[in-house]
Amino acid sequence: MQKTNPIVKGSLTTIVLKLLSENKRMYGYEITRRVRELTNGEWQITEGALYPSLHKLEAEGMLEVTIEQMGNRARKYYSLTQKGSKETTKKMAELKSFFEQMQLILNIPGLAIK
Amino acid sequence: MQKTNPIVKGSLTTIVLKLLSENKRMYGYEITRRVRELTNGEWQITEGALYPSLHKLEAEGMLEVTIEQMGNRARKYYSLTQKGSKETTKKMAELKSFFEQMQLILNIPGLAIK
DNA sequence: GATAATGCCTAAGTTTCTTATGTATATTTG
DNA sequence: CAAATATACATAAGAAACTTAGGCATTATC
Repeated sequence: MQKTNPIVKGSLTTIVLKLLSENKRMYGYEITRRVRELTNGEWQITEGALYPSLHKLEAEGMLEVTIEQMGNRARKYYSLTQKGSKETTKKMAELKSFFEQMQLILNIPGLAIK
Repeated sequence: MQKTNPIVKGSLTTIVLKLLSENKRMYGYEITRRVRELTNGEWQITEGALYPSLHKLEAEGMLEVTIEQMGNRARKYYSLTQKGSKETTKKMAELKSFFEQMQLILNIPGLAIK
């Protein structure tokens, strides 16, 4: 991810899974655009991080791929498997827990977690 | 950090700086206990992560050290320099921004940032 | 007297990024 | 219509921040 924040490490997987849980299927380039759009241009996922991440999730059985030919250009659409769906739930819970623990330690003003 | 959450990577520095900004001076072992206490035992900073992190912050001029002899045992007390104090403010702002961007992407229920 | 707690440390290995490329096609713009 | 930008995939080298696994010494507790 650019606009680098060392804090960010490890959150890319969660982002990918969550976006796929909301969209049925997405291709890599689309994910990079979606993140840029959702963060109003503040974050830009690098392809050097994203593609290896997608390949790893696929190898782990979290994602399945269908290749689609758009004219002469190929797209690789990714979608969640059942295992990937469970993992998404788990990752989201972990992230919320991370936020909670961080808030206990740091007491960030303006942040509320219930 | 144990209870490993890959997300956590990069947040240790911020935690150390923030705790020191609230305590004037702390020693390494004390920091590990404080984090455990604040998170009700959920997080346990590993010494293999903490000590190198403290050394790095010292080398960067963020922290200064005074060694104190407690009987036969030595403690290394760390405290923020002026530079470290500025860095703390910066890191905390970055962390809040990270939370905000993550919330834009993930929309975690129960989380509010103003 | 043994075990756990206190207190410091380092080194090897892993994971997850960034940065820098590479390849190719499609679209927009001057 | 040529050049630049956008779309779309990919990999490889290196950096950063961890985990795991040790090591050493002192003090308190059972």
